[in-house]
Amino acid sequence: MPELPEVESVVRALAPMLTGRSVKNVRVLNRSTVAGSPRKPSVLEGRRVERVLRRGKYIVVHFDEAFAMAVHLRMTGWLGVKTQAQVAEEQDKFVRMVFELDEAPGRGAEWLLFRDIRKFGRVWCGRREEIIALKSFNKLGPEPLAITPEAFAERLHAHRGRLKSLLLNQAFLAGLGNIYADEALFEAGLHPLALAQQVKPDSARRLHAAIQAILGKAISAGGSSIDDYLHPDGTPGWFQRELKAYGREGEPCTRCKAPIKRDVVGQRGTWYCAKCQKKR
DNA sequence: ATCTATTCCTGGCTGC
DNA sequence: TGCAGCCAGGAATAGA
Repeated sequence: MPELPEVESVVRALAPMLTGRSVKNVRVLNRSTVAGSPRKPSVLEGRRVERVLRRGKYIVVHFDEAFAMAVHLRMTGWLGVKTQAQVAEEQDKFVRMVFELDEAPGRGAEWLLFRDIRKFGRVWCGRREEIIALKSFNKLGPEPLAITPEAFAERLHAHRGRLKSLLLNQAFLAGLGNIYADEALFEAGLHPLALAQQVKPDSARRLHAAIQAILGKAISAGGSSIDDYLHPDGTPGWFQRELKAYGREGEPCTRCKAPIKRDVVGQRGTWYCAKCQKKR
C-alpha cells in the first residue's frame, strides 16, 4: 500500500524519466480512474513535463502552460514507463490509463502507464490552480518530514482523538498510512488508543522523532513492498523486512519478546506491543 | 469535533 | 477443481 515513502520513491524514479518530455496523447481505459468534473485528461496532450513532485500521498506532475496532474495510487496503483513493444506483449488488463510520450534522446517510443488492480486510484488533470484547489488536496496537513517538533506537539494537543486515528488523518499530517502509523507508534512506545491531548511533551517529541526516523529509513529502502506495491521499474522496496509491528501478529516484540497484538482501531488493522506501548 | 458505517473494487484466501 | 463467501483498506460521505 503506497504511503509517503512509497510515493516518494515513485516520484524520485519518475522525475528523471519524465522531466522535459511531452505527452502526445492520453488514453483512458477505465473511466472511473479519471476524477474531477469535467473529466479532461486530454488537456495534457501536447504539454511538456516541468516537474514531478510529491505532496502527502499524491504524485503531482507540473506541465508547461500552468497545467498539472495529480495521481493518488490508493491501494494498488502503479505508475511506470514502458516501451510500446512491452505494452503490446504484456496485454495487461489492469492498465487504466496510458500517456503516450514523445521520443526522448536515447529512448524510443514509450508510454507512461497507470496500472491499478482494484480501481481505487484516481488521476486529476487540469490547470495547476484547479489541481491545487481540489478540496481533497487543499486540506492536507503539514508534511511530516518538514514539521518541527514544537509545531507537531501543538497540533497533537489540539486534537481529542486517539493517536492511531490522528496519524491516519491526512488533515493532521499528510502522508502517513496504516503501516507507518503503526511503526511510528511502536518506535515511540505509545499505545494506538492513547488520547492525543494526554500525550506528555516528551512523548510528543518522541513520536515526532519516530515518525521522521521511520519515514527517512523507509524512503532510503525504497518503501515497503506489501501486497502490490512495486517501484516504477518493477523492482520491490525492501523496508517490509524492517517492520517491527505492522503485520507481525503473534511474533515476539523486538524490545520485550511479548507477542505483537492485532486489534481493529477505527476500522483499521492495528499492530502493537501491549507491553511496551503504553497509553500514557 | 469525533466516531461509526458504508461505498468503492478485486485478488487471494478459507472452507466445503 | 470449483465455487461461494469473506477480507483488506485510503478516502469520501452520510449520519449520530
